[in-house]
Amino acid sequence: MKEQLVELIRRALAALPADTLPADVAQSAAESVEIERARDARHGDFATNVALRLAKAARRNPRELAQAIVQALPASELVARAEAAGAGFINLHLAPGAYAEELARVLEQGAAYGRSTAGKGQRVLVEFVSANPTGPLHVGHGRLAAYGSAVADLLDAAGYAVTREFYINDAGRQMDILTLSVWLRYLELAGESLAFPSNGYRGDYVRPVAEALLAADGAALRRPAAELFADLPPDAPAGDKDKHVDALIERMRALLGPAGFERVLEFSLERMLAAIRADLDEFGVRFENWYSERSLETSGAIERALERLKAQQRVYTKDGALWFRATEFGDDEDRVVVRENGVKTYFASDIAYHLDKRVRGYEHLIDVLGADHHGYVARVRAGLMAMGEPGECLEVRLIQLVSLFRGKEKLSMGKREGNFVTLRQLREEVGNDACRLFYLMRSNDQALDFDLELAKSRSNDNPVYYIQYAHARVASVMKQLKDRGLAFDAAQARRELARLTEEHEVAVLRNLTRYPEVLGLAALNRAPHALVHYLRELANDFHTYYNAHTFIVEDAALRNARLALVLGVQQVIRNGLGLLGVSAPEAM
RNA sequence: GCGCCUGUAGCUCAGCUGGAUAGAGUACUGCCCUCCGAAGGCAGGGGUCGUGGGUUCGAAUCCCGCCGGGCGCGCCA
Repeated sequence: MKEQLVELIRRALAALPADTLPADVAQSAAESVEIERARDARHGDFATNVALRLAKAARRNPRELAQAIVQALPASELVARAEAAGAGFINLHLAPGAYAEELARVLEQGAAYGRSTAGKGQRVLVEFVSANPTGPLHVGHGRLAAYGSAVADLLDAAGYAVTREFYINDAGRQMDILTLSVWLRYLELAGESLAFPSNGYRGDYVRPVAEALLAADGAALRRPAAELFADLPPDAPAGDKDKHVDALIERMRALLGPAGFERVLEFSLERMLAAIRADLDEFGVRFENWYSERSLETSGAIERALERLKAQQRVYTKDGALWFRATEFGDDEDRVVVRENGVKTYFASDIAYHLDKRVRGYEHLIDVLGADHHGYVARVRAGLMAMGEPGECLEVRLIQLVSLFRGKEKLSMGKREGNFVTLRQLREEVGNDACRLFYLMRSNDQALDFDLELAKSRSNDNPVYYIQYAHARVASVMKQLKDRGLAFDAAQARRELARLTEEHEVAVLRNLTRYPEVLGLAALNRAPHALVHYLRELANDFHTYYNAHTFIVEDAALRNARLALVLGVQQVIRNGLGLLGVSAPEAM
């Protein structure tokens, strides 16, 4: 509907004589025509400020220019009246049937209503969650999952070819520490007694993995604890916990050999990933790709990325390490890619990974990251640019922190201590729907206070139920209709939509037909919360209408028209909730 | 010190990338079920948009300074 109006304005601009609007001005203006919903009903249905924006370039009084554009506006079934107003706005009043036509489209298109082809099939890779496979997902990951998933779905609805990817950080020291932790618990279960390192993973989730390992391999991996701990640098508090744990890892490799170490690592990784996958799956979050960091090394991708940097003269050696000239591309300082000890940094695999995304043919890359990762955005972009990729192809969306509250009480969470609240616990307590909607209610760059009490409450404080209730209420009306021995006559409804003239009906229609616009904006701005707010408003309009009028009336023509309207509301709520990963129940 | 986010009604937050008289929820007060689910609806009060400048026809929105809050600044991952 909005697009059709924009087109009308464009044609009016093109039709203006050159002495009113110079051709070159008209040309550039046509591309940037913007139309918005009028906020005040007295200003009609839609308004545009083109005249105000063009006045200077055209050297004309904005009011007169607006007047001229109104004169040049081609006739349309959509617009009943156009007028210049205020400082130079053009207000458009829609024809009575315009909204009804749009409602008919809602019912015809059903689940497809609101989708567009604006993205033109551009290939977009959305990477999100990408949690370390060293422990279960916690509530912070939940927000990344809900947001990334919703953004991906929004982009899909907006006509982009979206791929969802989870980057598995299965290389590096943290993975080694997990491997060690599992093995130590395994040794304990096998009968060894030992002092668990303070820097190891102490969470309860490690033990079941160790039990499974013992069940699978028996005592084959058992080594005497005395040998393991002989002559090691002391643990904290007396010594250095990092040195201690690194020495333990070294010793583990020595005692088990490369193959034995690899066995424990693979086993642990597989278990941890399975748990993460199950968590996300039950949360309704799916990925097309699971991309392994380790595969970057084995495939030679890291080496290729480094070669590319070398070929471009973007690296140098200092203090025995290899440095990337990140400052030449806007970063604050140069970054190490190969350490003095010859080991490549995490950053090296990261730029290799991002280069690989481009090599795989993705035109646009979206990274959804926790806000604490913001410091690394500049360097990854610098890396891409140094390798000859456009810096704009990388878009990073930072997600601010989540704090859990039980009423007024803030729940403290520390990761290493293992007392953090997991995503699974949260879902089990408040349910998937409330979880998803609460995660998405706030803008991503707003810190989120997640109130468990509110999320659980089945009251009008809770927006989840408010929206779902509107959907269920329509289902209830249809059931009532059937119980009375009546049926919805779609054909008659289609002919009688003009009967929807009550103030409340017009209000519902007005908001209902905004849906495609809201979707487009939410996708463009990567802002699922805009959709949440919209759905709440639509539900509000519906509830108001419901209280003011009876739908199942004697007059069959009016009845069917009204039912068409509420079915349209139900459809849009279902479509919208679907994109957010929230269910739309028939009854609740 | 530097970087990112943030400051709007008592509280929690929107504000359509610069538009017309700044909006919701919640809390508070008072109403509405012989009627399709009251998990609902209606009405009311409540604001120097942190602050000081600037840009222009027009600023909560853009730019600069200051004040307050959150997060981050390793040859960790």
